[in-house]
Amino acid sequence: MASKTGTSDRTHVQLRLTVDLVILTVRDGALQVLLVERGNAPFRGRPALPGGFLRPDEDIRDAAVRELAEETGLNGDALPLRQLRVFGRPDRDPRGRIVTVPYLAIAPNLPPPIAGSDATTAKWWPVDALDKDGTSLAFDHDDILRLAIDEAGRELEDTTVATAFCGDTFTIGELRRIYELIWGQALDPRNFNRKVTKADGFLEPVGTRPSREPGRPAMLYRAGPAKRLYPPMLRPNGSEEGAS
Amino acid sequence: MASKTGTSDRTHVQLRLTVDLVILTVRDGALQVLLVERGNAPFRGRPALPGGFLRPDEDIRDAAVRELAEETGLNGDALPLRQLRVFGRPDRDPRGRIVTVPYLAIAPNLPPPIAGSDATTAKWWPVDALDKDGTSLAFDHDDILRLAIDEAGRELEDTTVATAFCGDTFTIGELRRIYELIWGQALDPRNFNRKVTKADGFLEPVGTRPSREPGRPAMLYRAGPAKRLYPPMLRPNGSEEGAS
DNA sequence: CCAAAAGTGTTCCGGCTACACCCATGC
DNA sequence: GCATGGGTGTAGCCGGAACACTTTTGG
Repeated sequence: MASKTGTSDRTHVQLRLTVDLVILTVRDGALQVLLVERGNAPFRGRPALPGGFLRPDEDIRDAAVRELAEETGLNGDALPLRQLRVFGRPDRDPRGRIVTVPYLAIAPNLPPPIAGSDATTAKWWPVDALDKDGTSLAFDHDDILRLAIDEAGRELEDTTVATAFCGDTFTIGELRRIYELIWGQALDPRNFNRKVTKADGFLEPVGTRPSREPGRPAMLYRAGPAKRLYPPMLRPNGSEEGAS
Repeated sequence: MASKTGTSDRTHVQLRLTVDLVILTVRDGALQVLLVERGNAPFRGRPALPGGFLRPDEDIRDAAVRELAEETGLNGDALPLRQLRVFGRPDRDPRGRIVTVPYLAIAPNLPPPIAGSDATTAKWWPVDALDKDGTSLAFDHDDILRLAIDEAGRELEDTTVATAFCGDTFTIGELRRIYELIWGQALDPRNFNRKVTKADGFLEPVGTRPSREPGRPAMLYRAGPAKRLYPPMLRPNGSEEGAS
């Protein structure tokens, strides 16, 4: 690293670093993302990803965990939290050179308002509603969100994170709807069922759910110990995704 | 992003950002990485990944391309260049808070000394020699290197980057040796042959190589237009890698 | 009885594995 | 001839795709 440029050389920039969180969940049959309303310029009043500046002597991941707790009350250590590629275009923030490290967090269906945080304006937004009415986020957060959803889809393929979208116990149908929502395509319920029940350590049966809807009552499961999924789940299509 | 912390709040850090390059190649039947010898403290005299500080108003990826050109004369725009996750432990650099963005570059077998750069001490190091004699790199570059090799292995599975390790034309045996080196395991030459020749857009035949070694002369190929590989190459083992 | 969701059985097919076998060369 | 690497053929297996069929509920 820069063996040739001494520390006396000051052509390099001092800059600030933020972490931003893409917290995804599934509520009311829709993929939703947690956004806050900006209270200050720039982009005042516009929705933005929750996040904040890195503190001195704070590890970057710790900053993400801290912000997650502040905004949602969730314990980031217990949640799948994944670093995405940084965004650092020189003009991405009018306040100066600010590079951001985005983290993807996948959360179960949480109580709506997420109280107890200083970001009282935090709200869940359905992702496809953003697209449809053309709401655009502050900074380059639209790009970050798109990347995050893309990565989430890829992560569903060979990890068991999908269970993190669900509560403690869930049915296979609920799990399938997670996949269908994020991948943006329908799956065969019967083959899906076989596949996930046979995947070692993915699901553990815990009884039967008395049905409230027409149809045969479903078995209940909880997440098993496995983290990686092999063989991976395959999308009907070969690859690529829309994630409308 | 930090709607609650006004810009007047100064609990957040000013820091500096570097890019580091993990430039991998295959030479003399071994996986090698390009390292420079540090001329200044800290870690003076220790091998390190080439890289340097981000300049004002410079995009991060542009910085990586610039450093790549400075160190190797390679045009980074034409090379597969991929951002890895950032490394930013508060104590990773004794000079202060410095966060680094590592990039993975995969290069064909280059002329050894790589002249014309200011990093005249740049040299190729066989990766497993580093492990064996316990040579450790400056900063946390050992960790970055390990991550990069891991990512390279995963990238071989579903992209055509492996051809970037080869020259303009190459035989299937040469290509196979790339996979074997990075994955650290032997592949069946016959099945490998079929698989890659059938993969659409992966290889284009360009004639026959007169053999210098015993054995039937091999067909020559050049890289085809395809970038992604579907279905992916599968490792004999399910997953995981040693990459000794 | 009908619609709807859950779950099982079965058939088909394509890709991967393993290995037998042929080809072309240097020595 | 023989060792060595290149390449083709082929049989078996496994997993996914498709879909018929049974089960169990609410209306």
